[in-house]
Amino acid sequence: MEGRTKNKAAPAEGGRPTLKTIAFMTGLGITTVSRALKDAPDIGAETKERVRLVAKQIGYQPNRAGVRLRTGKTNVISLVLTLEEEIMGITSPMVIGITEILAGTQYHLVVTPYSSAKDPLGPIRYILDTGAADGVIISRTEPHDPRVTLLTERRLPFATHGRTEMGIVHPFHDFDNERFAYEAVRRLVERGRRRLVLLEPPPNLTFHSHMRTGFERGLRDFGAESVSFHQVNIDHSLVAIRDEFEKLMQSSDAPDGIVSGSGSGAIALIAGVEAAGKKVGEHADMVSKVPSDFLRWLRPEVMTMYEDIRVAGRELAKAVIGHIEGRQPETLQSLSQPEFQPPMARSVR
Amino acid sequence: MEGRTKNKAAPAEGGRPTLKTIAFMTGLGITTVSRALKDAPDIGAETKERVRLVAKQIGYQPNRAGVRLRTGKTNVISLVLTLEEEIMGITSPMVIGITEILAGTQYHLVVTPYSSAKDPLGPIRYILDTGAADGVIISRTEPHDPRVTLLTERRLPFATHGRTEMGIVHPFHDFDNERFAYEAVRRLVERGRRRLVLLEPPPNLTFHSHMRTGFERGLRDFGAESVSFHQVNIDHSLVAIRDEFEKLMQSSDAPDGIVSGSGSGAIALIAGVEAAGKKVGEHADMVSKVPSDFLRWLRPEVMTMYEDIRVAGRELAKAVIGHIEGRQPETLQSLSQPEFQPPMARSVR
DNA sequence: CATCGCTACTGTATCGTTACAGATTTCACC
DNA sequence: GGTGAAATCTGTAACGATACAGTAGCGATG
Repeated sequence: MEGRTKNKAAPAEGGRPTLKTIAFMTGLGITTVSRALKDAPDIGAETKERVRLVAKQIGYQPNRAGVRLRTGKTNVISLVLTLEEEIMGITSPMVIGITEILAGTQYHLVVTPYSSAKDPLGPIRYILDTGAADGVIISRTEPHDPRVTLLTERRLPFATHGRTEMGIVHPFHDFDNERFAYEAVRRLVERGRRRLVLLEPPPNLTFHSHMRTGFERGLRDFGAESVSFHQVNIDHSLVAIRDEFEKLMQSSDAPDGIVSGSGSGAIALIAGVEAAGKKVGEHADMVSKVPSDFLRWLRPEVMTMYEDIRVAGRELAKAVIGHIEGRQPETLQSLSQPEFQPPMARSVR
Repeated sequence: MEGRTKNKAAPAEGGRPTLKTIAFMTGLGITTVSRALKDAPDIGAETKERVRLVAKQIGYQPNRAGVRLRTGKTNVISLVLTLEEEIMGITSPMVIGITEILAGTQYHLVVTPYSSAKDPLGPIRYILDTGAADGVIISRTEPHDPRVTLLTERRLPFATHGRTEMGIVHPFHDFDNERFAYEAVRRLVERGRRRLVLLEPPPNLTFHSHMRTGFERGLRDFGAESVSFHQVNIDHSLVAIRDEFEKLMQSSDAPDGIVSGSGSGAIALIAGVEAAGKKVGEHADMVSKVPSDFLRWLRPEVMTMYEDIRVAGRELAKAVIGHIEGRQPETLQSLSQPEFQPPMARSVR
């Protein structure tokens, strides 16, 4: 029997390979194997080669719990979302987009929900307190967002879907809602519409003011006037939106051009128009932001601008990872432009 | 200075509390604290009380990496999905539903995607090999699903969205697609339709045959005939579906009743009908399964049966957890019934 | 009074990894 | 041929938790 030191004892048979397995197979120490796999400078080139070869052969994959316990690195990105996500789920393409990027990395995606809008800081605190993730993605961003403050203070990398206005430079991805509304107005005016209404985002979210600004700039630049409609916003139920809009369309103040800040909102607006006995495309034209092309199929008379949520997911994932890797936040910001969708061809063969 | 044994050394100041912190504060041993928190029988009642109190006060939460490393328990449920999920994302409500249940437990939800349909076993193997999760939820279930075989063999708890036909008893949640198609036929026949067509799921998925069976049973029971339409299924692009359906509607073989196995498919079918110069509700009636109520808003002439994906998510989460906890698989199976949605009232005030 | 059994508690080893502080060999240089 | 530095490799301890094998104290028992 050879007198082996204890680190060189044969590893357990059945289980998955660990550093110990490779150490045993190569005759090296566990430390050496660990350092070889990290390409440390104090390990010989040939040794590295051997270790890498064996590791690959036996399909070694570092034990996440071991790494996490020792280093604190979780290799987890947490997507924080409210349980009350929009009816026309943007969550789906968002998740897909994020995972597309993470697939090429060691990161896993954990979805962390919070039940009501009353405690947006809950999940953030949980993640900070338990060290549950290396990075966080948040949505429904507000101009003065306490989550951003907290994450920045505690130095946990993150990226926001939407911008803030607090003077904190942080990674984000956003859709250019100002541009969207501006272009929407342009198109309505081009069609001869002059009395325009906006179904806006809820006032607490940052893109509320972006969209309003674009809308109003459009009114000025293209020469149109605004019809007030603040009773409901895109967060309200479709029924509420329809009912309010029906009233508006029946009043003497009825608009002839409609800009909808969300695809599902547009559906309710259309219903409101029709409940008032009018027709979109005839008594009024409509432009809507949409996350899919449903509306285009079902209501080709509505002009749509596409917001690609899947791309947003990809950008956000890249941004958090960049932040984790220490890149400068200002280089991790992106804005995507609305894509005007041409009317659906009657037969695209 | 008291001569303390080394386990009683004061824990690090700043960090989060560990068992050591509680041990130090109570004057007990780490082991005792651990066992007290697990309500082990060999710990005194008063001691347990004290430990629990202190733990609560300082907000102790077990370190997941520590537990995972020592016990192998990950406290993770993995949702495995294809990157090519349906256009009308069912992923979104599914994720929400799952997290609703997990919120009350120690489990986290990790989303594990696989890029192409060519390697459905990839993510399963990954989870098995790396011990990445305590349980798995899979969708797009096939009658002979290799993922189910593998997971069963390797004894990893799981639940499937959809059933299998392999004689393996396992947890699942499914929508009663047979019943849906049967009821759909009933309603079409009630409206005087006799030549019916089905836009079916892809043949490899289990619910293909369920839906077909229900459809055919309906034809027999209610007295109608089938119009063949197998060129496309709900997995095809909307454009492909529309184009094929347009041809069918223009042919002499045109159906007068349409059953759509998916909400997005229905959209393409409607477009096909209209491209052929006909109208739903006039030349043909349509019943569609839907995961939201869009279609009802935009095309009230289509009859819809609602499949509540959020509930499916909840059921699946409960089922995996049940399986993990060792309950019998046969008690973890559920089938949800189609909900016929009454036509949208013109004004629900 | 020695022994037994019971209750209540505790130390040690371990999961897989990495930081850190050596240890060994080789070789250039004076 | 002694010295030192460079190159390469290695053992130990620790992260936080738990399984396991104890130990201490105490009253009951023969």
